[in-house]
Amino acid sequence: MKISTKGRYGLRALIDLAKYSEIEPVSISSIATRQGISERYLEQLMTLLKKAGIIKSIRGAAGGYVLAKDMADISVGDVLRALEGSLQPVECAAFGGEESCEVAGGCVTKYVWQRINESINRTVDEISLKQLVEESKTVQKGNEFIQMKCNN
Amino acid sequence: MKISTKGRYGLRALIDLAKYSEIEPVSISSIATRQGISERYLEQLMTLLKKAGIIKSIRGAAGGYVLAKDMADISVGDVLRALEGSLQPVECAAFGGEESCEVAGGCVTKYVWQRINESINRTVDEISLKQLVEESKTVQKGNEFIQMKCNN
DNA sequence: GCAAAATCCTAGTAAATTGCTAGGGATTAA
DNA sequence: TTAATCCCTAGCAATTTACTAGGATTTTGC
Repeated sequence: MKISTKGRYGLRALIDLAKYSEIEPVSISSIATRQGISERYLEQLMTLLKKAGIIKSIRGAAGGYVLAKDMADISVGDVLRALEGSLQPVECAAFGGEESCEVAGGCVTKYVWQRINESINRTVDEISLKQLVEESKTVQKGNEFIQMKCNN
Repeated sequence: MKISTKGRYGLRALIDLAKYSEIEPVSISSIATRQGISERYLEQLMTLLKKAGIIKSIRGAAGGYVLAKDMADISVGDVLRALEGSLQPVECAAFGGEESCEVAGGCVTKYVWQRINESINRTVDEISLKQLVEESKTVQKGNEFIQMKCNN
Protein backbone atom coordinates (compact mmCIF):
# COMPACT_ATOMS: atom_id res chain seq x y z
CA MET A 1 0.00 0.00 0.00
CA LYS A 2 2.77 2.39 -0.95
CA ILE A 3 3.23 5.05 -3.55
CA SER A 4 6.39 4.23 -5.50
CA THR A 5 9.23 6.50 -6.50
CA LYS A 6 7.39 7.08 -9.76
CA GLY A 7 4.62 8.92 -7.99
CA ARG A 8 6.83 10.56 -5.43
CA TYR A 9 9.60 11.76 -7.74
CA GLY A 10 7.17 12.54 -10.50
CA LEU A 11 4.99 14.81 -8.40
CA ARG A 12 8.02 16.65 -7.05
CA ALA A 13 9.40 17.01 -10.54
CA LEU A 14 6.13 18.42 -11.79
CA ILE A 15 5.94 20.99 -9.00
CA ASP A 16 9.49 21.99 -9.90
CA LEU A 17 8.59 22.15 -13.57
CA ALA A 18 5.53 24.28 -12.88
CA LYS A 19 7.63 26.75 -10.90
CA TYR A 20 10.38 27.14 -13.47
CA SER A 21 8.61 26.79 -16.81
CA GLU A 22 6.79 30.11 -16.93
CA ILE A 23 9.56 31.82 -18.88
CA GLU A 24 11.14 29.01 -20.85
CA PRO A 25 10.98 25.21 -21.22
CA VAL A 26 12.65 23.31 -18.40
CA SER A 27 15.09 20.51 -19.17
CA ILE A 28 15.12 17.14 -17.46
CA SER A 29 18.68 17.69 -16.34
CA SER A 30 17.86 20.90 -14.50
CA ILE A 31 14.95 19.29 -12.65
CA ALA A 32 17.06 16.25 -11.88
CA THR A 33 19.81 18.41 -10.42
CA ARG A 34 17.51 20.50 -8.25
CA GLN A 35 15.55 17.50 -7.04
CA GLY A 36 18.40 15.02 -6.71
CA ILE A 37 16.77 12.48 -8.99
CA SER A 38 18.50 10.34 -11.64
CA GLU A 39 18.25 12.02 -15.02
CA ARG A 40 17.62 8.82 -16.94
CA TYR A 41 14.93 7.70 -14.56
CA LEU A 42 13.22 11.08 -14.53
CA GLU A 43 13.15 10.93 -18.32
CA GLN A 44 10.83 7.94 -18.10
CA LEU A 45 8.56 9.67 -15.63
CA MET A 46 8.28 12.70 -17.88
CA THR A 47 7.22 10.38 -20.71
CA LEU A 48 4.34 9.15 -18.55
CA LEU A 49 3.26 12.68 -17.73
CA LYS A 50 3.47 13.61 -21.38
CA LYS A 51 1.36 10.64 -22.51
CA ALA A 52 -1.26 11.67 -19.97
CA GLY A 53 -1.44 15.14 -21.51
CA ILE A 54 -0.16 16.89 -18.40
CA ILE A 55 3.04 18.26 -19.91
CA LYS A 56 4.26 19.05 -23.42
CA SER A 57 7.75 18.54 -24.75
CA ILE A 58 9.81 20.82 -26.93
CA ARG A 59 12.58 18.97 -28.70
CA GLY A 60 16.02 20.10 -29.69
CA ALA A 61 18.54 22.42 -28.09
CA ALA A 62 16.95 24.90 -25.67
CA GLY A 63 14.00 22.53 -25.54
CA GLY A 64 12.50 20.94 -22.51
CA TYR A 65 9.08 20.61 -20.98
CA VAL A 66 6.22 22.95 -20.17
CA LEU A 67 2.79 22.33 -18.66
CA ALA A 68 0.18 21.31 -21.21
CA LYS A 69 -2.56 23.19 -19.36
CA ASP A 70 -3.13 25.63 -16.55
CA MET A 71 -1.77 24.34 -13.26
CA ALA A 72 -5.13 25.04 -11.62
CA ASP A 73 -6.61 22.43 -13.95
CA ILE A 74 -4.09 19.71 -13.07
CA SER A 75 -5.03 17.70 -10.01
CA VAL A 76 -2.68 15.60 -7.95
CA GLY A 77 -5.00 12.74 -8.86
CA ASP A 78 -4.29 13.21 -12.56
CA VAL A 79 -0.58 13.22 -11.84
CA LEU A 80 -0.52 10.18 -9.59
CA ARG A 81 -2.76 8.13 -11.84
CA ALA A 82 -0.51 8.99 -14.79
CA LEU A 83 2.57 7.89 -12.89
CA GLU A 84 1.34 5.00 -10.77
CA GLY A 85 -1.46 3.68 -12.92
CA SER A 86 -4.83 3.23 -11.29
CA LEU A 87 -4.93 4.08 -7.61
CA GLN A 88 -7.38 1.23 -6.96
CA PRO A 89 -6.21 -0.67 -3.87
CA VAL A 90 -7.23 -3.97 -5.49
CA GLU A 91 -7.69 -5.03 -9.08
CA CYS A 92 -11.41 -5.66 -8.94
CA ALA A 93 -13.44 -6.34 -12.05
CA ALA A 94 -16.65 -5.50 -10.24
CA PHE A 95 -15.80 -1.80 -9.95
CA GLY A 96 -18.04 0.25 -12.15
CA GLY A 97 -20.63 -2.31 -13.15
CA GLU A 98 -20.52 -5.89 -11.88
CA GLU A 99 -21.08 -7.68 -15.16
CA SER A 100 -17.43 -8.61 -15.59
CA CYS A 101 -16.98 -10.42 -12.26
CA GLU A 102 -18.84 -13.68 -11.79
CA VAL A 103 -18.63 -13.71 -8.01
CA ALA A 104 -19.41 -10.03 -7.48
CA GLY A 105 -22.85 -10.81 -6.12
CA GLY A 106 -21.39 -12.85 -3.25
CA CYS A 107 -18.39 -10.66 -2.59
CA VAL A 108 -18.37 -8.62 0.59
CA THR A 109 -14.85 -7.20 0.69
CA LYS A 110 -15.60 -5.50 -2.60
CA TYR A 111 -17.38 -2.75 -0.67
CA VAL A 112 -14.29 -2.13 1.40
CA TRP A 113 -11.99 -1.84 -1.59
CA GLN A 114 -14.42 0.40 -3.38
CA ARG A 115 -14.76 2.78 -0.45
CA ILE A 116 -10.99 3.02 -0.07
CA ASN A 117 -10.72 3.63 -3.79
CA GLU A 118 -13.27 6.42 -3.71
CA SER A 119 -11.75 8.10 -0.70
CA ILE A 120 -8.25 8.08 -2.19
CA ASN A 121 -9.44 9.46 -5.50
CA ARG A 122 -11.63 12.09 -3.89
CA THR A 123 -8.71 13.25 -1.79
CA VAL A 124 -6.15 13.52 -4.57
CA ASP A 125 -8.59 15.10 -6.98
CA GLU A 126 -9.26 17.88 -4.49
CA ILE A 127 -5.65 19.06 -4.54
CA SER A 128 -4.47 21.05 -7.55
CA LEU A 129 -0.94 21.48 -8.74
CA LYS A 130 -1.44 25.22 -8.34
CA GLN A 131 -2.04 24.87 -4.62
CA LEU A 132 1.18 22.91 -4.20
CA VAL A 133 3.19 25.35 -6.27
CA GLU A 134 1.94 28.25 -4.19
CA GLU A 135 2.63 26.41 -0.99
CA SER A 136 6.07 25.63 -2.28
CA LYS A 137 6.81 29.28 -3.02
CA THR A 138 6.01 30.36 0.52
CA VAL A 139 7.78 27.46 2.14
CA GLN A 140 11.12 27.28 0.34
CA LYS A 141 12.84 30.50 1.21
CA GLY A 142 15.46 30.60 -1.50
CA ASN A 143 16.65 27.02 -1.16
CA GLU A 144 15.40 25.03 -4.08
CA PHE A 145 17.73 22.15 -3.31
CA ILE A 146 16.20 21.30 0.04
CA GLN A 147 14.18 18.38 -1.28
CA MET A 148 17.32 16.62 -2.45
CA LYS A 149 17.80 15.12 0.99
CA CYS A 150 14.42 13.41 1.03
CA ASN A 151 13.26 10.68 -1.32
CA ASN A 152 9.55 11.29 -0.81
CA MET B 1 -0.56 1.43 -4.31
CA LYS B 2 -2.05 -2.01 -3.88
CA ILE B 3 -3.29 -4.05 -0.96
CA SER B 4 -1.43 -7.37 -1.02
CA THR B 5 -2.83 -10.86 -0.59
CA LYS B 6 -2.08 -10.52 3.11
CA GLY B 7 -4.73 -7.87 3.52
CA ARG B 8 -7.14 -9.37 1.00
CA TYR B 9 -7.00 -12.98 2.13
CA GLY B 10 -6.70 -11.99 5.78
CA LEU B 11 -9.82 -9.86 5.77
CA ARG B 12 -11.81 -12.55 4.00
CA ALA B 13 -10.52 -15.14 6.44
CA LEU B 14 -11.51 -12.99 9.38
CA ILE B 15 -15.04 -12.48 8.07
CA ASP B 16 -15.26 -16.24 7.64
CA LEU B 17 -13.91 -16.79 11.14
CA ALA B 18 -16.36 -14.34 12.64
CA LYS B 19 -19.27 -16.14 10.98
CA TYR B 20 -18.27 -19.63 12.06
CA SER B 21 -16.66 -19.14 15.47
CA GLU B 22 -19.73 -18.38 17.53
CA ILE B 23 -20.24 -22.01 18.56
CA GLU B 24 -16.72 -23.43 18.50
CA PRO B 25 -13.18 -22.44 17.53
CA VAL B 26 -12.53 -22.46 13.79
CA SER B 27 -9.47 -24.21 12.38
CA ILE B 28 -7.18 -22.77 9.76
CA SER B 29 -7.87 -25.69 7.48
CA SER B 30 -11.62 -25.12 7.45
CA ILE B 31 -11.20 -21.44 6.60
CA ALA B 32 -8.61 -22.28 3.97
CA THR B 33 -10.97 -24.78 2.35
CA ARG B 34 -13.97 -22.48 2.28
CA GLN B 35 -11.96 -19.52 1.04
CA GLY B 36 -9.64 -21.32 -1.34
CA ILE B 37 -6.49 -20.04 0.35
CA SER B 38 -3.29 -21.99 1.02
CA GLU B 39 -3.36 -23.39 4.56
CA ARG B 40 0.29 -22.69 5.25
CA TYR B 41 0.05 -19.15 4.03
CA LEU B 42 -3.14 -18.47 5.96
CA GLU B 43 -1.39 -19.72 9.08
CA GLN B 44 1.01 -16.80 8.81
CA LEU B 45 -1.79 -14.32 8.38
CA MET B 46 -3.57 -15.64 11.46
CA THR B 47 -0.37 -15.11 13.44
CA LEU B 48 -0.42 -11.44 12.43
CA LEU B 49 -4.05 -11.07 13.49
CA LYS B 50 -3.28 -12.80 16.76
CA LYS B 51 -0.29 -10.56 17.52
CA ALA B 52 -2.54 -7.56 16.93
CA GLY B 53 -5.00 -8.83 19.52
CA ILE B 54 -7.81 -9.30 17.03
CA ILE B 55 -8.14 -13.07 17.38
CA LYS B 56 -7.24 -15.63 20.05
CA SER B 57 -5.91 -19.11 19.46
CA ILE B 58 -6.86 -22.32 21.21
CA ARG B 59 -4.19 -24.95 20.82
CA GLY B 60 -4.51 -28.69 20.56
CA ALA B 61 -7.06 -30.97 18.99
CA ALA B 62 -10.46 -29.33 18.51
CA GLY B 63 -8.63 -26.05 18.82
CA GLY B 64 -8.65 -23.17 16.39
CA TYR B 65 -9.29 -19.47 16.49
CA VAL B 66 -11.97 -17.21 17.92
CA LEU B 67 -12.35 -13.45 17.92
CA ALA B 68 -10.55 -11.76 20.79
CA LYS B 69 -13.25 -9.11 21.10
CA ASP B 70 -16.69 -8.20 19.92
CA MET B 71 -16.85 -7.90 16.14
CA ALA B 72 -18.45 -4.50 16.46
CA ASP B 73 -15.23 -3.33 18.11
CA ILE B 74 -12.96 -4.59 15.32
CA SER B 75 -12.55 -2.14 12.48
CA VAL B 76 -11.36 -2.98 9.00
CA GLY B 77 -8.59 -0.51 9.73
CA ASP B 78 -7.36 -2.59 12.67
CA VAL B 79 -7.37 -5.66 10.46
CA LEU B 80 -5.61 -4.14 7.47
CA ARG B 81 -2.97 -2.42 9.59
CA ALA B 82 -2.29 -5.71 11.35
CA LEU B 83 -1.86 -7.51 8.05
CA GLU B 84 -0.30 -4.91 5.80
CA GLY B 85 1.61 -2.85 8.31
CA SER B 86 1.02 0.89 8.25
CA LEU B 87 -1.34 2.07 5.55
CA GLN B 88 0.73 5.24 5.07
CA PRO B 89 1.21 5.77 1.34
CA VAL B 90 4.78 6.95 1.91
CA GLU B 91 7.26 6.35 4.70
CA CYS B 92 7.46 9.91 5.97
CA ALA B 93 9.25 10.77 9.18
CA ALA B 94 7.44 14.09 9.37
CA PHE B 95 4.06 12.48 10.07
CA GLY B 96 2.97 13.18 13.61
CA GLY B 97 5.52 15.79 14.65
CA GLU B 98 8.19 17.05 12.30
CA GLU B 99 11.17 16.83 14.61
CA SER B 100 12.51 13.66 13.01
CA CYS B 101 12.71 14.94 9.41
CA GLU B 102 15.28 17.59 8.67
CA VAL B 103 13.71 18.78 5.44
CA ALA B 104 10.10 18.72 6.65
CA GLY B 105 9.94 22.51 6.71
CA GLY B 106 10.65 22.74 2.98
CA CYS B 107 8.61 19.72 1.94
CA VAL B 108 5.41 20.32 0.03
CA THR B 109 4.38 16.84 -1.07
CA LYS B 110 4.22 15.89 2.60
CA TYR B 111 0.78 17.49 2.75
CA VAL B 112 -0.41 15.30 -0.08
CA TRP B 113 0.80 12.08 1.51
CA GLN B 114 -0.64 13.06 4.85
CA ARG B 115 -4.06 13.80 3.42
CA ILE B 116 -4.13 10.50 1.56
CA ASN B 117 -3.08 8.75 4.73
CA GLU B 118 -5.81 10.37 6.76
CA SER B 119 -8.50 9.65 4.22
CA ILE B 120 -7.54 5.98 3.94
CA ASN B 121 -7.45 5.52 7.68
CA ARG B 122 -10.70 7.39 8.24
CA THR B 123 -12.41 5.22 5.66
CA VAL B 124 -11.24 1.86 6.95
CA ASP B 125 -11.81 2.79 10.57
CA GLU B 126 -15.43 3.57 9.81
CA ILE B 127 -16.19 0.02 8.70
CA SER B 128 -16.57 -2.62 11.42
CA LEU B 129 -16.16 -6.33 11.02
CA LYS B 130 -19.74 -6.69 12.25
CA GLN B 131 -21.07 -4.74 9.29
CA LEU B 132 -19.22 -6.98 6.85
CA VAL B 133 -20.36 -10.15 8.57
CA GLU B 134 -23.98 -9.01 8.43
CA GLU B 135 -23.64 -8.02 4.81
CA SER B 136 -22.10 -11.39 4.13
CA LYS B 137 -24.99 -13.24 5.73
CA THR B 138 -27.55 -11.53 3.53
CA VAL B 139 -25.50 -11.81 0.38
CA GLN B 140 -24.29 -15.40 0.36
CA LYS B 141 -27.42 -17.46 0.10
CA GLY B 142 -26.12 -20.82 1.20
CA ASN B 143 -22.96 -20.80 -0.88
CA GLU B 144 -20.02 -20.23 1.38
CA PHE B 145 -17.55 -21.32 -1.29
CA ILE B 146 -18.36 -18.55 -3.71
CA GLN B 147 -15.33 -16.46 -2.81
CA MET B 148 -12.98 -19.25 -3.83
CA LYS B 149 -13.10 -18.08 -7.40
CA CYS B 150 -11.85 -14.59 -6.60
CA ASN B 151 -8.49 -13.71 -5.14
CA ASN B 152 -9.57 -10.35 -3.74
C1' DG C 1 26.88 22.54 -42.24
C1' DC C 2 28.11 21.03 -37.91
C1' DA C 3 28.32 20.63 -33.02
C1' DA C 4 25.89 20.76 -28.89
C1' DA C 5 21.78 20.31 -26.31
C1' DA C 6 17.93 18.45 -25.78
C1' DT C 7 14.04 14.76 -26.13
C1' DC C 8 12.80 9.94 -27.64
C1' DC C 9 12.87 4.86 -27.69
C1' DT C 10 14.13 0.28 -26.24
C1' DA C 11 16.41 -2.95 -23.48
C1' DG C 12 18.76 -4.79 -19.65
C1' DT C 13 19.45 -5.73 -14.70
C1' DA C 14 20.42 -5.79 -9.51
C1' DA C 15 17.82 -5.52 -5.40
C1' DA C 16 13.74 -5.81 -2.93
C1' DT C 17 9.25 -7.59 -2.20
C1' DT C 18 5.57 -10.85 -2.63
C1' DG C 19 3.41 -15.04 -2.21
C1' DC C 20 3.93 -18.71 -1.17
C1' DT C 21 6.13 -23.87 0.29
C1' DA C 22 8.45 -26.82 3.71
C1' DG C 23 9.96 -29.00 7.90
C1' DG C 24 9.48 -29.87 12.22
C1' DG C 25 8.09 -28.71 17.22
C1' DA C 26 4.57 -27.94 21.01
C1' DT C 27 -0.02 -28.52 22.90
C1' DT C 28 -4.30 -30.65 23.88
C1' DA C 29 -8.77 -33.50 23.47
C1' DA C 30 -10.44 -37.93 23.23
C1' DT D 1 -1.11 -42.55 22.70
C1' DT D 2 -2.80 -40.70 18.67
C1' DA D 3 -4.59 -37.30 15.88
C1' DA D 4 -5.68 -32.65 15.32
C1' DT D 5 -4.46 -28.48 16.08
C1' DC D 6 -1.44 -24.19 16.47
C1' DC D 7 3.61 -22.39 16.55
C1' DC D 8 8.17 -21.09 14.67
C1' DT D 9 11.73 -20.54 11.31
C1' DA D 10 13.65 -20.90 6.92
C1' DG D 11 13.83 -21.00 2.08
C1' DC D 12 12.73 -19.78 -2.59
C1' DA D 13 10.62 -18.72 -7.31
C1' DA D 14 8.30 -15.07 -9.54
C1' DT D 15 7.34 -10.46 -9.87
C1' DT D 16 8.05 -5.69 -9.33
C1' DT D 17 10.85 -1.73 -8.52
C1' DA D 18 14.23 1.46 -9.44
C1' DC D 19 17.12 2.32 -11.85
C1' DT D 20 21.29 2.14 -15.79
C1' DA D 21 22.67 2.05 -20.66
C1' DG D 22 22.98 2.73 -25.55
C1' DG D 23 21.87 5.02 -29.17
C1' DA D 24 18.50 7.60 -32.45
C1' DT D 25 16.18 11.93 -33.53
C1' DT D 26 15.28 16.83 -33.43
C1' DT D 27 16.48 21.59 -33.08
C1' DT D 28 19.25 25.76 -32.05
C1' DG D 29 22.95 28.61 -32.90
C1' DC D 30 27.49 29.55 -34.51
